[in-house]
Formats: sequence, C-alpha cells, structure tokens
Amino acid sequence: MPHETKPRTILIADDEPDILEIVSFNLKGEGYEVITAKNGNEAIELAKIHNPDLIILDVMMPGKTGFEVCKILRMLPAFENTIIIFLTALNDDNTEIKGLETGGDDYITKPISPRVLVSRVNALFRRIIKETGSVLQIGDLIIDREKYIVTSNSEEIVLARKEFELLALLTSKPSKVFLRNEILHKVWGTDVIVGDRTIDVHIRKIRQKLGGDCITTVKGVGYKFQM
Amino acid sequence: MPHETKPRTILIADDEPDILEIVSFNLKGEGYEVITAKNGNEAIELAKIHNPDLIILDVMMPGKTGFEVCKILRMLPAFENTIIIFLTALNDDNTEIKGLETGGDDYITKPISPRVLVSRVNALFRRIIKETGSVLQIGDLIIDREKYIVTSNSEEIVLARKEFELLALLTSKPSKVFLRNEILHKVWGTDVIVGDRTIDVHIRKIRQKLGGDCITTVKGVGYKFQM
DNA sequence: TCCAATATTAAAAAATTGTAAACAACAGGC
DNA sequence: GCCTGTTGTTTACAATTTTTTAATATTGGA
Repeated sequence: MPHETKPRTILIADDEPDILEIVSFNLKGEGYEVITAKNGNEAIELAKIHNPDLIILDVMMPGKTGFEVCKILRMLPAFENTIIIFLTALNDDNTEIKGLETGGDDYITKPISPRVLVSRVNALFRRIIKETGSVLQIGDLIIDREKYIVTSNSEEIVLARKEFELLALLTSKPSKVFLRNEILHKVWGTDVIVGDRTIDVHIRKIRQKLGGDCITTVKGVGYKFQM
Repeated sequence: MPHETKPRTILIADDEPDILEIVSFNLKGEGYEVITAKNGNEAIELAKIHNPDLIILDVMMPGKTGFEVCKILRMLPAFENTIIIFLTALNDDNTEIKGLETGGDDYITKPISPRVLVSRVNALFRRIIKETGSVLQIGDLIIDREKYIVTSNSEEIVLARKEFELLALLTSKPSKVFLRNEILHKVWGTDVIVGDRTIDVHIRKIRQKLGGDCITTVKGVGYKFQM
C-alpha cells in the first residue's frame, strides 16, 4: 500500500531576499515544503494560514522583530509547540539568551552555512514524534487523513469535514486532553470566532456516529479521545 | 517515561578540568544535578550508572572522542532518547554537521559562555517536555498534566479542575511550603477574588480523595505536600 | 488558657456541558 | 439562476458538576 506522508512545512521570515532564497533552496532540497515571508507581520499572517511545523525568524526585520513575532505566535495555542529558530547577525550572548528564553528552540548567527542550518533543522525534527503518515489506527478505528475516511471494524463512518478534523485532532494524541481553546484554534483557525456550544455539538455528532464512550469530557478543561 | 521529581541529571565529559568546573557550577546553580567525567570511557561508565537526562560531550577527548561516545550510547536503548550536546573548539561546518548527524541535539563551539550553555540546556529540556508531556511521579502517586489524570497505586483518582491544579502546584515542589497567597495567585489567578476558606475546602477534598496525610498544614503560613 | 487560624459541613451560587431544534451557509445538480 | 440536501452554527434551556460561601466546630501555638 503506498502511503504518502505530507512533507513537513517550514516558514522562513527574513527581509533579505538573498537569505530567503538560499535557505529556501536548501531546505526544499531536503524535501521540506517552504513558505517565505518578507517581514514579521507577513510571517504571522502566513503562519496562521499554513500552520508550519517549523518557523525560522530573522531577529532584525522591519516592522516586528523576530522576538516579537515569536511572542505573539507562542500565545496562540496553534503555535505553542511549533519549533522556532532565530536567525541573526548579532553574535551577542545576551541576545542569544533572550532568544532562547523567549521560546526559541535554536539560535543561529549569520553568516549562516545553509548546510549547518539544514542539519539543525533536521536535528530538531528528529525530536518530534514521528507522524505515522496519513493513516492512523487506534483500536479498531482507522483514520485516513488523506482520503477523509474513517472506518470502524471495516465499516465506513461518514463524517463531515469539521467532524473529521476534530476527530483527527483528538486522535493525534490519544488520551491527551485538548483544551477547548486549543481545539478552536487548531480546527477552526486562529481568527475564526464561533460560539461556545459549537464544539459540543460537533463532539456530540462524533459520539453519535462512533458510539458514545470514545470521547471523554474533562469538565472545565476540554476533551480527550480514548478507546 | 515518567519524569521524576528529583532534579534533572546532566553528565558532562571534558578533559579540561576548568571547563568541567565552570559548566558544572553554572548548571548546579540552575538546579540541575551534575556528574562529571574526565574522558570518553568514564562518560560511558557514569552514564550507565546514573542514567542522566542530558549528556554534554567534548568532541576532542583522550581515548574515545565525543562522537564515538555518542554512537556507542545511542545504540543502547536506555540512551536512545537522551539529549546529547557536543562541545568543541572546532568551529568547522563539516564537524558541526557530523555532530548533529551523529545524533547530537546541539553543537556548541568554544569558547563557551556558561550562560548561553545553560540557556540551550533549558531550551532543549523545554522542547522535550513539550513532546513527551510532563508526568510527575512522587512515591506511588502519578500526576499526568497532559492527560489530566492522577493515579495512586495504579488506581485513578478523579479530581475536579481546581483540585487538580492545586495538587499539581503543591506536588511540583514537594516539601516546599506554599503560602496561601502564592496558591491563590497560581491557581486562581491574579485578578480573581475569592474568600479565605475556599482554599481550605479544596485542600480538604484532595485530602479526602488521596487519603489524609499527604498534605500538611503549616499554621499561619500555608500548605505543603509530602509523601 | 485563649484566640486566631484552619477544618468541617451543608447549602447556595456559578460555571460548564448536553441536547434539541431552528437557522444560516454552502455545494452540486438541473 | 434556482432548488435541494447537507453541513455548520446559534439559540435557549435543562441537567449536571464544580466552586464558593457562610455558619459552626476544632485546633495548635503564644
């Protein structure tokens, strides 16, 4: 069975087109999908749209600095765990420490060697839980993210898009409690505003279709998936 | 792997006593437990004995190089996921890339700034916690923040949100006395105003559920958790 | 001992979630 | 374009749980 794995997406923000180009070229060569931004605000916009797995931020950018972008993104549940690397010409201990303490995972000083950058990116990804590809199996439940199909005991269960995405999120880390906020950001997006009962209604529909007891409510906190 | 409450242990191997001392001093200051080795072989021995959470390896050492030590350790299941940082005077792209590809998580060139090293160590631990979730184990009590579950002797204890958060706070530093004020700020938040008896009531509920004597009252001061 | 701080209760208040039904937005076929 | 069925969202309310209060008892240290 051919099982495709969605390439990891990297967002890189720098005001120097040369850097964007050379880094982008090298990362693409490693098989990553790359999105580029020319400044901090654009980085935030594009991050919200594409939900990258890793973000490389130049510190000195017109508009918002890389640190500011990092702070803003880290406050959003969708980017709480996204890997962030700072890139800068400032070879200064205090700035580096500030970068790492702001929530950065790595701090690389220019002039950068593209090969070193790629190595560091790879090293950081190595730490991330390996995605099993687009097909996820939990108990007798099979979730195919690519085909948008869920089967339970070889019987297909038809889920609408939102239902599917919600289930896919909850099953991505079984037993982990997803906060309502986190769910909102990851399923509905960062700037969509929906009412409070919307999540419940979707949870209810999934429960109806899958049988009642696979999703547990943690009152005051969120929901978790358990077989 | 549940993360014990005992301080995180770091093994550092270098043949220069000065480096050992200064790095060791700084890491201890951050609350880490530090073990030092003078060469590669000693590093392997001590790693097997102490099972450190993180290992800092000088690349150039008499006997086995840091790379060799890394390779040997990585083959053992116990050290498959241990964080490894390389330390070296070689500021050379190819060596750095080799280090990262050998299984290193970070590569720091000398002369090192102790403060930067500490920052990088902290950043790596932060990342690991995000990936694996933080699970506290104290005696036969296990507190899983991610799953929102508390178990005592493998039996689940159901706690409401405030109860859970209060217990999580107290257990985060066993034996430390938390002032009532401190508890209010960290569990209820700075802007919430609740009466004085509220804390007592929650403490009581936790005591009921966990069995009476794990939370001690320090009259006039606050509460502390002890097994 | 006495007194302020804490424990214990039960009951009130507040917050959270479940549910059904109505409404809105949307997609596809004709 | 228009109809139609599906999907997504909101609303209002009930059911439930959690949190807080308040009133009373108890405790431990000056």
